Amino acid sequence: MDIKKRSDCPISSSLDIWGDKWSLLIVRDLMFSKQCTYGDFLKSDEKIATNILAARLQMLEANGIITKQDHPESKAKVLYKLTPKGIDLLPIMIEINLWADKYFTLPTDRKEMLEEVKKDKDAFIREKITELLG
Amino acid sequence: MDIKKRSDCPISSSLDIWGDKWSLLIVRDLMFSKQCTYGDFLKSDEKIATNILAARLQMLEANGIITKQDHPESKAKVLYKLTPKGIDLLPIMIEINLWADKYFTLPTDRKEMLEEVKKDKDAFIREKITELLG
DNA sequence: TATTTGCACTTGCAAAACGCAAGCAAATTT
DNA sequence: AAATTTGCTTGCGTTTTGCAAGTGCAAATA
Repeated sequence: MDIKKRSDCPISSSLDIWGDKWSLLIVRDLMFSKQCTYGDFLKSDEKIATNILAARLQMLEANGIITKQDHPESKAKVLYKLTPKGIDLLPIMIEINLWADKYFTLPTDRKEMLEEVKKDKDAFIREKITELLG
Repeated sequence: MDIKKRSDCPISSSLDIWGDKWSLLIVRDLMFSKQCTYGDFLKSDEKIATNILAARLQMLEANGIITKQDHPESKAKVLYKLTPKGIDLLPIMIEINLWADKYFTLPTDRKEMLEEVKKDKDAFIREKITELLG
């Protein structure tokens, strides 16, 4: 579970943490939903395996990207949220969306969000960060 | 070698192509050097294995991120370059650098580059894209 | 109170990906 | 002609992934 840094390069160090096929999808879910239970992640379209999900959640928590919280209504549930460090991944997420918008066909709801982003990227980021922190 | 799209989500589709520990490091090398030979990639600090490098280069070429070219001075060498689609990954790359700058200690040369980015991000991107295209 | 359901994981195992070392053919250098 | 460089490929052991099933605890239901 401990990360081995391959080099001092910031790109490399970042990928050491979340450079796999699943981590950023977990972050994505938390940016759209603000908070998710274990089961919520499993409902996503990509159908992550339960053992991989558990491993990734542990990894992301160990690296300060997400935190666990007690669910206010049930002791059986756990709430996962982004930390400020995780929330700071938003600009990366947005740029990925913009890149994909140029080279793939996006679902309509995502296209609508991107229209807002294109109008005023900085404002969109500021607002979203406030929303996620609050 | 063919990619299976896990969902219609743009983040997911992007990660299907370059969402692994190595692909963006290859793109990074090409953004810093504009063009690289197979051997150049092997020289990078992260020490990618030769079979993995070959597989990734093939994958990135199949997905239109990079192209092969004859080396002007030697038939034994091959030049790899970014396509426009690959060059468009620059904003993502920059945001990763900025995120890492906040949470890691960067090497000094990278810090200098980021100073320029922080002064005027859009200008930096425009200039870099022109440089890579030309 | 007993039982079933829901939720958050864990475990077992086969399949795929990775990583190291060695090998190989064509081009270049000596 | 021989040795070296370059861009890969191949074998093979190790690690990671993915699927299915199982476990333990909380909560709802009977």
